[in-house]
Amino acid sequence: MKKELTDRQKEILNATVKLIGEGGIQALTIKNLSHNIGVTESAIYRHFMSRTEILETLLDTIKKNITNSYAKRAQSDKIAFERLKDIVTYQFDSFSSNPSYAIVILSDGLYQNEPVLRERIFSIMEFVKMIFIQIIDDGKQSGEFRDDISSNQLAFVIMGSVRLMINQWSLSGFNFDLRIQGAELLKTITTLINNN
Amino acid sequence: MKKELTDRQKEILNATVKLIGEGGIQALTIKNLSHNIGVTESAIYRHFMSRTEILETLLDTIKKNITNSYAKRAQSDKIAFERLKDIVTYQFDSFSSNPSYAIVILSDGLYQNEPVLRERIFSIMEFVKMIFIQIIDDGKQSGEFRDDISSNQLAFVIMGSVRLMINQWSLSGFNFDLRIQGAELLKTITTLINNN
Amino acid sequence: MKKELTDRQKEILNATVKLIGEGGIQALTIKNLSHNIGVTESAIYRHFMSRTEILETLLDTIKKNITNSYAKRAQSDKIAFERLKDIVTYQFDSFSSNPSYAIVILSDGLYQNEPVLRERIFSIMEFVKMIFIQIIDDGKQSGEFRDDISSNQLAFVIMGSVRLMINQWSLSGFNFDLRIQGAELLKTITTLINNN
Amino acid sequence: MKKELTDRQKEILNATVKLIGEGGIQALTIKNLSHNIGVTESAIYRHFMSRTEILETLLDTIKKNITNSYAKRAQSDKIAFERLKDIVTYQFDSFSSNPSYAIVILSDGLYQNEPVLRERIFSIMEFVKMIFIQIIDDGKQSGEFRDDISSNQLAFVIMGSVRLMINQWSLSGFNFDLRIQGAELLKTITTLINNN
DNA sequence: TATGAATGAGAATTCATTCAT
DNA sequence: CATGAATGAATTCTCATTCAT
Repeated sequence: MKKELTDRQKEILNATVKLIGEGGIQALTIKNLSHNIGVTESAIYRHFMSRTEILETLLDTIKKNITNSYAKRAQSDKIAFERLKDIVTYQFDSFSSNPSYAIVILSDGLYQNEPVLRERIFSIMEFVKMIFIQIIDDGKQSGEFRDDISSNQLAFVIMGSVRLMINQWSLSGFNFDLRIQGAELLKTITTLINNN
Repeated sequence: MKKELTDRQKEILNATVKLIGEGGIQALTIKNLSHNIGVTESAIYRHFMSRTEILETLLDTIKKNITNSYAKRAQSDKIAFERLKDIVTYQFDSFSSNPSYAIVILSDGLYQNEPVLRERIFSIMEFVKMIFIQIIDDGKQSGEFRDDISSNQLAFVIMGSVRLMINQWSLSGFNFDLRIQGAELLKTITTLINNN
Repeated sequence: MKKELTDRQKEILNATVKLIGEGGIQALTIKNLSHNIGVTESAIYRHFMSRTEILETLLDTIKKNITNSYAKRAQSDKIAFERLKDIVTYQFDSFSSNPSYAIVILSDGLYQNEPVLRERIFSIMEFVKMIFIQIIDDGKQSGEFRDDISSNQLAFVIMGSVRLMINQWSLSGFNFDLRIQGAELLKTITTLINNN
Repeated sequence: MKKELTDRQKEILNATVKLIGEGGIQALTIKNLSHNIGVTESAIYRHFMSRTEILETLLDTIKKNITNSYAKRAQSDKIAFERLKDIVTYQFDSFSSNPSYAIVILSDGLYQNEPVLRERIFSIMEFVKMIFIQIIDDGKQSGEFRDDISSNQLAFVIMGSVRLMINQWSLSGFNFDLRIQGAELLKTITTLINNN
């Protein structure tokens, strides 16, 4: 389904990431994109069928990254508590290095008229949720995590607060250290979820 | 500072809310607006100086609503626990009746180029946070809430999960009952924050 | 033909002059005008039939001023040489105190589509030319001025250089002293036109 | 710095000149321009970034023309008197064949809000002045021109009267022969400037 | 006299996209 | 693969003017 990306496609995707990082999704115009790469606008259409397809592919890339990285951390043989910490920490690290990814993921409101994109975002969030639920389930069984709240709900609270943190970081123009604030939030989360 | 709105302005604001509810902020064009009201585009400019001013005024209206409603609930003489419940419940009720408000508030990413609007959103969020912190502080003193996490962090977790709930509801096209899901989330939140 | 102006009309004309002085003829919009006076836009139309009529009336006012002032100075019983000096000096003095008049007079290019205005400007220039010619004729007869160039041509040269001076002053944003530069130009003119 | 113009750009510039010639600068709208060429409005923007850039380029073209033509005539090895005659004659000839150039140059008042354009006009006028001053200086040294008035002032008088002539021609709707009237003015100028 | 509301005609741009070469 | 040219649909906003009250 997901074809291999050509070099040019990767180049376009990189420029996409750069542009979004600098000026939000609104800065992602075919014109900006082509100028950034040094080709004409029509050249872009040799490599992607439409602007939407570019975002689609970008979201697929992000999804693949997330899928791999999260799954790896989720499946390590550390205790659930450590795995949770690893993943949340990774989330902050990862967005910290790729602010554009944060923007793309957070801009869901913008995809209102583009079901293809909305579905992508949705699927990413579903995946992340599933990962969290798994870990939480494990942690409950091992007695690490509290048992009085459904894993689904706990996952929801975690994702919501992580997301808000990233959101505020993005709104602030990325001008605080996401990893530091994120670490603090992580402490809060683990305290909340701990069994006693 | 905030002048009384004329009837026409209210009408425009209503149409704004309607349009955003139907098609997102991107659907809020002067043309759509004027057609919706049944006047010409230029007529709009007799009542608002610019499209941005319309959104600005809408955000001001929302802020006034929120300020009043939240403050009232925060200052009641119920115990902190009840006040927290009241406010969160009110949040879900309120967005449930005004889906557009959710969209407007959640679309912060869209205001990247419009500092006036971003500032509005920011100020609303600051206010809400302050309200939560107050209540949590009270609840800590009365022994209702746990004391091992800073009020700031707790407020953050609450806001994050509430926000995510609203976000998902919006993304779903408003096709689940926000009040029901919200009530469940509220239960989770209170369980998490309870002392013991 | 020229009716007496009402107080309101004078007020509008004053605002017109002010606006043009500040931002050129393009700043003369009915909106600016009405805001400046403190009435609504439609109120303007109680006093003038159209924007063009305002400019028309302004030009008439200017013309009346010029007619009176120049005629008075032209008909004094000083020698031609002195009368010429008086008038040119008066021109610079007068525009110096009313920069807007300079703008209105110099903006002839803008009236391309408004014959009524063009005609006004034309008639003012004709009048001024006539005055100059008269004085020059007198000066020739009295032997003050050179006789080898037609009065018409001399008038033309004088008017052209005076006009260019005013033009440069206007373009500079009125930031040099028109009277000083004008005095110097006047010296040049009199030297050129003198007999011997 | 000045790039070569493409054919389309030249075509647009020609249409610009034509439109201005017919209806003044106000007739220069993107719509008129595109209709005149037979393309859509947006097509214009592939060749020029903005309406201002079109005028800017036109002024640059005019400047280049003037620079070359005047410089060539100024540097010939004729006597100063002849060179002066050549240049003034050329001015009238040149505007006579390109009435729009006259309009563009004379419309300085219109560029109040566009510093880029004003600067262009200014620089052209400075150049012309410099040329005149050089010739006049030469003519003074050779004893051809009068020595009792500064070259700067003489240049000013010449430019002012030439400019007024062109202005009146433009205002008249180009309905007299600029070359004939210009020739007469030139005679006046030379008589005025001659040594004795 | 004045207001408030509205109009209609434009104006300059922007953007994703198409197509012949 | 890439370019250059063009399109058409939008978009925000401006301006002089009209008209009922």
